[in-house]
Amino acid sequence: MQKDVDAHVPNYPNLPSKLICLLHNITLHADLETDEVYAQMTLQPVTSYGKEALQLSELALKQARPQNEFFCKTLTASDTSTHGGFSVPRRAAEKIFPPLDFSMQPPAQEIQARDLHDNVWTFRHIYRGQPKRHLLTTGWSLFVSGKRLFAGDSVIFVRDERQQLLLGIRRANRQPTNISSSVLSSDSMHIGILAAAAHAAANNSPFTIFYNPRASPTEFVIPFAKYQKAVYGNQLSLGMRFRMMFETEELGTRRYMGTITGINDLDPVRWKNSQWRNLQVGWDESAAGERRNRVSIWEIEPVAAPFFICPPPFFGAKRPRQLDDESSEMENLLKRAMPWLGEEICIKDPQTQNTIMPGLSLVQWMNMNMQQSSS
Amino acid sequence: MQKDVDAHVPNYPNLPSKLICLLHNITLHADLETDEVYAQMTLQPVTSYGKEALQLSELALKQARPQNEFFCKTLTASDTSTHGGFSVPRRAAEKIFPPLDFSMQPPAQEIQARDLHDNVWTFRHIYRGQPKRHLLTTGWSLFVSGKRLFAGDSVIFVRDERQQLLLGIRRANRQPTNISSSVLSSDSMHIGILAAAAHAAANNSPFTIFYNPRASPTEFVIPFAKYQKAVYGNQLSLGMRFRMMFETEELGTRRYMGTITGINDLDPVRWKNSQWRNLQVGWDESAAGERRNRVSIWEIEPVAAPFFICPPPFFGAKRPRQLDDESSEMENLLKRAMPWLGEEICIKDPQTQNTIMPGLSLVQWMNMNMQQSSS
DNA sequence: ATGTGGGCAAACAGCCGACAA
DNA sequence: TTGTCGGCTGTTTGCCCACAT
Repeated sequence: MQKDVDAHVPNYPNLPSKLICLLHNITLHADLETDEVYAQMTLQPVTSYGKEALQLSELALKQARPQNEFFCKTLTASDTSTHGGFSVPRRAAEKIFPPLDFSMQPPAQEIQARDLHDNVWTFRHIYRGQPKRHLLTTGWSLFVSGKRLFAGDSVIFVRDERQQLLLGIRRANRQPTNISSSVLSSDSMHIGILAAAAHAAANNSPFTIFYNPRASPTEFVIPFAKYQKAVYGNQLSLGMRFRMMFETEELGTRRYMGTITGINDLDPVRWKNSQWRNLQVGWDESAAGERRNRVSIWEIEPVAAPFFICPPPFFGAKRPRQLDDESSEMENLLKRAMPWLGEEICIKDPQTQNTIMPGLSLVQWMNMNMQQSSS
Repeated sequence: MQKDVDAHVPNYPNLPSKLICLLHNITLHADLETDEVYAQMTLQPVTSYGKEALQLSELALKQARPQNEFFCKTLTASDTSTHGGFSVPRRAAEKIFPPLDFSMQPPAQEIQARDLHDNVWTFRHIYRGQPKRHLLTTGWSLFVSGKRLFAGDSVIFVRDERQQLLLGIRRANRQPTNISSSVLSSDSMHIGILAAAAHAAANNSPFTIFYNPRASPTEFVIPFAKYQKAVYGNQLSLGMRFRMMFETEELGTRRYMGTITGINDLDPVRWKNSQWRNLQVGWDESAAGERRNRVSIWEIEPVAAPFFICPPPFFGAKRPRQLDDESSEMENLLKRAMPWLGEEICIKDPQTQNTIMPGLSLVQWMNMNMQQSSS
């Protein structure tokens, strides 16, 4: 949490700056009012784990599925006005929408797309005008007012592997809506999360947290393999060059280059020797305050080839076992590695019944899963 | 909190079931989206206090100001439809609105009223039709859609002491909107409030809580004098008859009669010997589940004349000193009683700059203050 | 006394191509 | 290629009263 050090917030001296946890359960939610997405995770701190745990986490990291095709458009004043419909970029319409029957005059069809709540929205898709262009007309204004969209917000159309259309929104970064809470002070909240984690760590009992990537983009749950790789794979030094990924406006990614300018504790009083954002960095291209000036080791890719100062403890085999086969084998592996998980080992999204694996980048996984929520 | 006993929630054995606190600060809020009202309080546990503290708390209890005139109407289908305006009950219009000039044909005027966010709403008030009636026409539908009102919700018009019109809404009890939180689990929240209180109690440091009377009507902050009076003034016994106040639909109050049927702990495991709802009661008139079957001693008025089993410890003088004069004298008294408060002793509402005193019934105080938020 | 509905005029929603960036 | 606009038409909004409860 971004929180000024406050004398009134208790310390938890027995709470380390990081906890190794099992991911027991993850549930994806979308706020019914705003479509804001967030994840609910049940974590259980563990004190011991087998090397299979690491391998499985790494395995899951590599499970990136082929991205579905999609397009994302930022809405114009015309798109959101009541005067007309939605102007579909030509390439987008041709890539995502079903092909039109051009023998019709004008070519037109009905399009249906499903949102995160499984609501189906129906639009008239027509190709007309001079010059010709793709438009969504009837049904569009209902969508705009229903989702309370304004110019600057974005819509995302996705075509999944079954040719189903999925529909999402991404609101512009307006002033923080500040609805944070009418029942809980941020102090209590801060204390509560720490107290819950401390209690769970002391008892190896599960606790539940929420992750909202739009409200606070910081990932505070790191895949185990990703963390290990960063810690044991990267030799850090002042002046080292690195790259780091950022998400672009249109849901793509872009790498920016930077230099490590300092290695020191973010909060030497409360979280001494924490690896959380202990790297001070400068960026090659940056307007003031555009990018964070502190990052964590697992967020960056060193540009110089990494070398090992000591053998990484969990890579007993030179080449970690590669598994490209079916999930049943992964299930068996998981069960051997963490038998206390029982049958809860397969994490099911209650909406989609998709089986997923712990260890993915959470944002990556959420994106994937959101896009498949109609399956 | 209404919370099932959960093995994963830590106990706070050093946290007593009640804390004597100083009220450092109280801020009233209204949710910008929903107009839901709530209070934010900073409390500081104290271990000792002078008798002046009790006297001041009692004094504040007696500070009930004369209620401003108001009316409250539950909206009909016609009131909320786009087909027309708002039909003002005759008596309400004559009591609250400025008098019309009946020489006009038809009599009409512009009315302005201010909501909790200091937004001003303008309506055309006209007296017409056959038979004649008071109507709000132009401007009304903007208000209905702006506040997202539906048939069954209520509007409240208040005329304050400066003849200014204030305007509030009170939504019907629909299904709980369940927007509770997208960033915090209820477990963490529960733990957090307890942890914050426990830490504050151990260190005599302040902590902050929120009180939302619509979401959870239970008052969990009790004026000190009210509590003392109840504990030392009422001799309880099984079968004792009592009265208790409830708020009616139209913002009035009504007393219901009941009988004490049991005296025992609500939660003997976690909060042993707590006085919180330790009275089991039955009601003279009650549909099933209409009224709570557990109440606390400070909520009821015994019907039999109270008698003292021992002299109440803080009423050294037979007749507590009565102060009807200016707040400067109260300030001095407070400063002598609780010098550690420093200059924070005068609680100011940042909106109204009204000086208020600790010890009032919170709901009472909120009602008073909300009605003055335009001053 | 006041909730609902028909009549009516004005405002708005929403589909179209023209035009320009 | 696509954002915005004027033209046009069908629907909705919103003020009035009548009528019923």
